[in-house]
Amino acid sequence: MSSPRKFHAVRGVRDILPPDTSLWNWFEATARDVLETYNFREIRVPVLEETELFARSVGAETDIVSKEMYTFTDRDETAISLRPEATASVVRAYIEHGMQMRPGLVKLYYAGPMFRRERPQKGRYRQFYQIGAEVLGSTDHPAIDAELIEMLTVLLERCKLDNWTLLINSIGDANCRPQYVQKLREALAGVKSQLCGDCQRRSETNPLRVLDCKVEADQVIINRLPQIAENLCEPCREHFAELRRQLDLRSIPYQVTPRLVRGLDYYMRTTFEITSPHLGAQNALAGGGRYDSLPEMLGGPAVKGIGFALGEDRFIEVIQSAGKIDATRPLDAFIVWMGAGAYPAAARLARRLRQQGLCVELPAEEPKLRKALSLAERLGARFAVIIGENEVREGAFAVKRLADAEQRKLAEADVAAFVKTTAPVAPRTGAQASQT
RNA sequence: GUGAGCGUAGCUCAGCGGUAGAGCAUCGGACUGUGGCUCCGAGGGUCGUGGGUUCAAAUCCCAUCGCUCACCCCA
Repeated sequence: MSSPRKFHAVRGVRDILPPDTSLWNWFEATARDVLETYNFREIRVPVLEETELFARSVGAETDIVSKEMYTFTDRDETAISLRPEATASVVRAYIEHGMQMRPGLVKLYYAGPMFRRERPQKGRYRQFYQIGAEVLGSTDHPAIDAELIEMLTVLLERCKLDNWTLLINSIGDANCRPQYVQKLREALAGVKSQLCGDCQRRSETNPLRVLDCKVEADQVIINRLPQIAENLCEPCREHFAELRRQLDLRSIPYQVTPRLVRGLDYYMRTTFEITSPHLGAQNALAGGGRYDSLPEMLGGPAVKGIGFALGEDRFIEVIQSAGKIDATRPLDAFIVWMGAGAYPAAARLARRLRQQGLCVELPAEEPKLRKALSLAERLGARFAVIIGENEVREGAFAVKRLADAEQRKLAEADVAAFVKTTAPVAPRTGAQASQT
């Protein structure tokens, strides 16, 4: 008789367990806090969309849409996909709900899982988590771009991360980019045979990608190719120059990176990325850019847009390796009761402490004192409260601080205050700690 | 989709032809109202799976699956 087979999480998706979930929750709370101070508000969009939405926005020819989406045919024959990113959904919702009628800029953020069927590796999962922000409205002023980037740097600061790099670029607009790409194609045609195999293929499929080639031998040739910066039309050139001024006035350091080419078709003009050296090959913590023609492409009004997405999995990875955030929630009190007569008092105390916001563990079965203290210690409890027949009779409980074994007798009504004040209720969140 | 490395207890790993091991962790005991230390004991494995070679395979060979990292691409 063979035992039933065990299941495991499907490839590329994973469980996130305590205590890691504490850090995830801390990070999400911190990100929300930062974004909301910049007057962004949350939008919740579905995980499912018509496949066509992604094809039209991200681009049918991109890797994401052409080979990485989880797609199925619904019972009414519509092609449905698990979202590989959320900008398309946000813009769809913006249009669907007539949000251009709202006053001023529409500033939205979202958080949740995305799905791409890629080969998993460090920092890359098939179900991964993004937090993203989008600004939609009638203006495309570079101050918006710069403020969005500033907001990201503030979040990095709150996470106590300083080892990161901001890369920026402009990839032109519908006016100058096609001309540049054409020029690049022509230049590539002449030198194609000297390039690596990947680049020979890219020369045809996605010429901009050649610029991002890492093969050493190709660099000399790549450096002689026409540069996007020198081929921007005047409005794009001015927009990019203003973006740099806007970053300068905010004292945000950046590297202009001509090779920064985003993989999604809807990007134009500003593109940016924040990278970290801790991440291995998948080193982008966040990336984004401007998408001024996307709303129209999706049948909406002629409004401009810009946004970014950050990879939560990667942020968590980097925050952990930096080791400067402690988001764990300690066990404040472990209640040890002895004798059936002590249990009602123990249960009453537990409830009372919890009402005060303290984290309390109350054993269901009568423990041996020695074992109970040992368990309290291994659970990381700050205090043990000992309630036996004696204590019930005296109306005073023994409260023991486990760190230094100091013990005192306190009336039931005084226990909560003592536990709370003796050492502040732990590093609730790094967010609050960093503000003090 | 391509390549490389690795699959032995919950975790970290040893064993590399001769009856499956250690440390850590878990549970119990020494220890009957006071934890951390120490000592003793227990549970937990079809050695990823399938086939082959051999008197004998965790060990050698083949296949397959999985994991990891990298390419590609991206958060």
